[in-house]
Amino acid sequence: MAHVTQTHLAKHLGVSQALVARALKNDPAVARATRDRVQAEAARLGYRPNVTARALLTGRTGLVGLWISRPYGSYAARLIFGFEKLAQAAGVDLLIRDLGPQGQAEEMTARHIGLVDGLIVVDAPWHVETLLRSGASSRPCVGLGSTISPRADGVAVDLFRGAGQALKHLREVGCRRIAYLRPEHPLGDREDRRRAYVRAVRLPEEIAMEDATRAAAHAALTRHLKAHGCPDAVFCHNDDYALGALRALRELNLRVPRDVAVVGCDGVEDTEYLESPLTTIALPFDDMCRRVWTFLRERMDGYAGRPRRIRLMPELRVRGSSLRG
Amino acid sequence: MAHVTQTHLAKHLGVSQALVARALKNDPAVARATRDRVQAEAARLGYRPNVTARALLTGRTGLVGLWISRPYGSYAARLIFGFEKLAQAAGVDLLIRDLGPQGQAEEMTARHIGLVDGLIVVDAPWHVETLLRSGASSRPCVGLGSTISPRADGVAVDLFRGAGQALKHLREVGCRRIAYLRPEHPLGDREDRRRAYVRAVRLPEEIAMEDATRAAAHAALTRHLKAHGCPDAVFCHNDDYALGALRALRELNLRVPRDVAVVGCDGVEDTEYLESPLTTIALPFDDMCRRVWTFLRERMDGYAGRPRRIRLMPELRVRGSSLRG
DNA sequence: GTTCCGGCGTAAATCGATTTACCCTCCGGA
DNA sequence: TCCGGAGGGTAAATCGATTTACGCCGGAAC
Repeated sequence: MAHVTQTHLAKHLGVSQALVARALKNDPAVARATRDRVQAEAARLGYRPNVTARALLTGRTGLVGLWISRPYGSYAARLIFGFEKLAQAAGVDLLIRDLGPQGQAEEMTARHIGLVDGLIVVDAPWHVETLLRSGASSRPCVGLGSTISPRADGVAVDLFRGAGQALKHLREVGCRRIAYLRPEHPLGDREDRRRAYVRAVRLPEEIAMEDATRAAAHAALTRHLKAHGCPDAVFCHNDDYALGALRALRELNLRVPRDVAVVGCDGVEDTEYLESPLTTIALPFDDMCRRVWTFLRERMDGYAGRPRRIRLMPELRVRGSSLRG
Repeated sequence: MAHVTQTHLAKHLGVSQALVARALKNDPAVARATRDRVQAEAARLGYRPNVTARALLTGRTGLVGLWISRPYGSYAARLIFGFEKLAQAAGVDLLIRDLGPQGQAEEMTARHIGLVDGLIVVDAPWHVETLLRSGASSRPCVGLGSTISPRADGVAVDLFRGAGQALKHLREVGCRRIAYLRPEHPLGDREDRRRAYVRAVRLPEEIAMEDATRAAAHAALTRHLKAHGCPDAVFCHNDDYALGALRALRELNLRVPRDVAVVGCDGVEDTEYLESPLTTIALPFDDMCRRVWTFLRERMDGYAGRPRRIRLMPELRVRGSSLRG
């Protein structure tokens, strides 16, 4: 038998299927003896409720979508860590989905929106917009990132201010020539880090990577150093790229921070374990997750007010890679 | 209106709902003109198929479960990376789920088995057993890890041999006193790495961590070094812990590899970017993912033969952390 | 003119659990 | 004796898409 259903149980017990359904959910209108009999039989035959049938009727799947670019990166890992804990506590599960290029927003929405009770969209306000445009049937949706859609709940991290702090710090330790290491094709709106940074410092020296990997960061910086010599500091789009940058500098026998200071962004755990730990703009990951989750839960519980937004501040964490005494 | 259904479209167009259904799936029995009319209306009203209704009828959700401990760790990240690509190519999505303690296997199975078309279980053969025990209703399931259940398809990585290679290498570079840094409460069956190692080398010196984190590795090794002095080499349960170990050694002014060699396990990208890159037992991640996926796809396509197993070999990657020339 | 067939559609069953609207029986109170 | 009501069940609608089994109509063949 492929699957034990309530109907099977009902037949076995000689009662109606409706009674089985109610006994299984501990409906007090069912006599205790009957209830026990049904539940015993269910256990004996290995009955498992059919999740999709229930979902069809109730409209809830018990899944919360997490849409994020590169769910295997260290930035994503830190968020997955936070959300996973919250999801477990709430008894729901995360459906983690890699955001494709921007053009696929429409198709992704179509495929997934029916599967989740709520949605967290990281660094992709256009996805949120697509969702909202797709009509009233949308599930609750919360944005997270450096820029977020004003039309939905969202938690923003003020990277503009973070970049400003980093710059101030670099200036204070004597850096004048500061280069920005960034991906050529930005991922999601983390692109805005760059814009924020450039606005903050009016910095002419940019180093573009060809791909969004550490290896690409390593290659791009190596090339740049050979062509243009060494700046006083390298400001990296994220901590991952900073790792690539550090390697490039090391291979060219440039010393950090003596010859060049390095600053990253994110504050992922990895970079605390380097020989010279990385100065970085640390994001308040736990707080980010908690706020997002609260928004989402409230929406799923029926809150229907205006979009709410919160802006959180990152925190510059000065460590060895920029400390030139 | 909450949701546009086929019935709504049918009413609007003055045709039957069945016709709408067939027009939408491009059934050739529907006249071209009718089909276009239906599809145009669907687009206009923003119709989206209800995934749960389809799933109830067809029995497929388009989700593949990935059950893995600590889905935010670097080991998991590497697997997520591999599977995500395969899943995208196949047009399905990954439902990533953190494995709780072993005792929760039963409950997890109950909650999720109905949501996925297939399942990948990493380093947790008992989950596979629970699944199989739960009856014929189970979905196809493939194991991955250093030990796997013989009762289901599985891809094993021979960490026993890997540990042997690592040991041989350490001996060759002159290490005699070799300590093993391992978690106190093993995660899944990666515990078997330890057993494999101990069997391979009959090694008495073990350093137990209190938690499965880098910080715990750092703390445990620091304590051990202070109490028992420094071994010739530290063999780490995984690369993450190796990072913690390296930090501990550095803080005590022990030089790697001159004073002590360090070997990790996994071969995640992170450790290539250290000042002294880490010698490690590299797992063939891409191959692992591909094999698992093939098994799973074949099962989902109806293959019903006996369980198949593959054993893959890891590869010792010698780098700076153990090269004492 | 009748029969047959292909092209187009419709009606209705189905998936499995939830939920609403009832029905029957037994007991107490008037 | 009759009515009301509570306790314990049953029948049936429902969610939305898929699929099977037909039905209708017009033209071709005899």
